[in-house]
Amino acid sequence: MASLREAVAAALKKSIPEPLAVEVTIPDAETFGHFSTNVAFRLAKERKASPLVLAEELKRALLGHELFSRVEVAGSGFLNMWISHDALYGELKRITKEKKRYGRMKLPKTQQKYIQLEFISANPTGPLTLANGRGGFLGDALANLLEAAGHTVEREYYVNDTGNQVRTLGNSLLAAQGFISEEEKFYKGEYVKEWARAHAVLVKRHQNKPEVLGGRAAADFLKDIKRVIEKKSGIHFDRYTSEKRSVHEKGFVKKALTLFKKRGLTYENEGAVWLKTTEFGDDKDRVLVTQDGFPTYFLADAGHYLETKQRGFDGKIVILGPDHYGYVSRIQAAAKIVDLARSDVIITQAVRLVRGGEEVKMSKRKGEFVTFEELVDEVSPDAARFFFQMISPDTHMDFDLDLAKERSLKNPVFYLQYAHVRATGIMKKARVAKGGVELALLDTPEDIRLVRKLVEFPSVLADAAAHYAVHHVTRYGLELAKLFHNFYEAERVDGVEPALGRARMALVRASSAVLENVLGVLGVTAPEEM
RNA sequence: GCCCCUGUAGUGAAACGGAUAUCACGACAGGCUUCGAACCUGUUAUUGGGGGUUCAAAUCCCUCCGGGGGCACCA
Repeated sequence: MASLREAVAAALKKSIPEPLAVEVTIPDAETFGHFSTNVAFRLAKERKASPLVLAEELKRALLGHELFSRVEVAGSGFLNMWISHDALYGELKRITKEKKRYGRMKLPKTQQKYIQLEFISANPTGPLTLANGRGGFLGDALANLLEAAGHTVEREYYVNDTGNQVRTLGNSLLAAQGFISEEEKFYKGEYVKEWARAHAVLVKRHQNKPEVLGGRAAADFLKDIKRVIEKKSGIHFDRYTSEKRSVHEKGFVKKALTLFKKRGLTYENEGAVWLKTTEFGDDKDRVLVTQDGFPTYFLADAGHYLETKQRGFDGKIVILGPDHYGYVSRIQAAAKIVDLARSDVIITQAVRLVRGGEEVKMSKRKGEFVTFEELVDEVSPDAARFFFQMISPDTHMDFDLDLAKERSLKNPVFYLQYAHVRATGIMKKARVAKGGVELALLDTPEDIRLVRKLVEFPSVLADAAAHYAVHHVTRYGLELAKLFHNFYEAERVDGVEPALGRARMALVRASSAVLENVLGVLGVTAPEEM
C-alpha cells in the first residue's frame, strides 16, 4: 500500500460496490478526524438514499477494522476516521526503514510514463529574465516530482538557434558597430554592444552575413545561459536540443509537412501553405510555409513534436511564459496530429518588477530588464527557488526589488532548512543508550502530530504529481517544519528515559528523512548547519 | 472586440465543490540554566459587488467592477 490514505480508501471501498471514486481527505482540524470522506454524499445520489443513513452503514462496516481507533458520522453525512496508534507506528516504522525512499512511488510498468519536460527554452539572444527563472525552477522541481511519482523524465532545453531571431541578433550586432542603421526590432541591451565590441573583427568580417554572425553570438549567449542555469541555479537539463541540428538538419520539418499534407490538413492560400488548426480548437488556421517559401517557426515546432514522438515519449509537458499563451492551441493541434498520447502546456504568469512601489517596465529587446542571474546573486539560489516554488504558476506576482534582499532573510526557506539543521543537531549530539525501539512510547500530542504529518508525505507527493502542483510540496514542507519545531520545543531526546529517547530518536530520523525528501524534490539544499 | 490568468487579513500568498478559510511577513502581547531562539505561544478576514446551480461555493455558471497577458506569413 503506497500510503495510509490509500489503505483507508481501500477499506471503505469494500463496502461500496458501485464504481465510485472514494475520495479521502486529511482535514486541517483534528476534530474532523485524521481522515475524512464525503463518499456518503456521492453514494446518496447513486442509491437515492439519505447520506446520513449511508454514512452510518459505512461506519458499522469499518468498526473493528485494525486501521481505525474511532469512526464517526458528522455533519449531514461526513465520515470521519481516526487512525489507531498501532497503524501510525507501523507507518512510522516504514519511514525509518525506507528513509529517503519513503513516499517515492513504484508504478507498474503499464502506468509508468516516459515524459519529455521542456522548459526555459529561452532564445539565446541575451541573458535569462526573471520569467525564465520562474519557469526554470518550476520545471526543475516538476521533473523531480514526476520522477518521485514513478515516471521517467527527460528535461529538455529547446534551443532556437536558427531563424529570424538569430538573423535579428546578427543585425543588432552590426548596428551596434555602425555597419547598418538601428531598427525598432533590434536587440539593444548593453550586452549586445559589449559582445560586438569584444568581437569587432568578427563583426566586420561577417557584415554581409548576419545569420552567421548571429549564430556565433548565440552560441556564446547559450554558453552563458548554461552557466547561470547549471552552476548558479542548480537547474539540471538532460538535453539541449538544437533546433538547427535536431529538427531542421534531420529533416523533421519536411517530415512534419509531409505528414500534415498526407492527413489532408493543409491548403494553399495567397501563396502560403496553411494548417487547419481550427479543426483542433484553434481560433484560426496557421501558416506552415510562407509566401517566400520559408518554414514558419510553428512548422519547425511541429517538427520538434514529431521528433519527440519518434524518440518514443509517451507525453510531453512544456512550460511557457505568458507571452506564449496565443501559441498553445496550435501546439496542441500539432501534438494531436503527430499522435502524441499526451501533451500538456503550463503557462506561468508574469513576474512584475516593482521598485519603490513603481512598476519597472522591462523589455528584452530594449535591454531594460533585471536578469535571472542578478536575482540569484542577490537572494541566493535556495531563496529564489523557494520564493517561486511556494506559489502557483497561475499567480501574477509582484516582485519588489527593494525588498528582494530583505525578503531573502524572511524567506520561509530558512524555516524549513532550520528544521533540518535541528534534526541533524539532535542526531549528532543527543546521547541515547542502545536498545530496542518501542515506537508506542511516542504518545504526547507533539509526538503524534509530527508522526501524522510525516505519514502524509506519500499522498502529498501523489497529489502534487497528478496536478503538476509543485507548490503543494513546498507548503507541506512548511507544515512539517512547523510541527517539527513544535516537537523540538516541547520534547527532548537527550536526558529522558532511555527507551523514550530511542523512540524519539527514531522520530527525529524519520523527520530528517522526509525533510530531505521534500527539499530534494524542490531542489533546495538541506544544510546540516546554518 | 475575442481568448487566457487573476481579485482572499496591513502586505505577499494557500486551499481535488466539502465542515471552524491555511501560511509567511508586518503590528501588538509573552517565552531561552538544556539536543542551535534563523525557534516557540497568543491576538489580527462575514474570500471585489450582485444573482444562480448544489445537501454543501473562495472554488462551478451568469452579470457588473478592477488588475495582468495574448490575439503575425515574429519567436
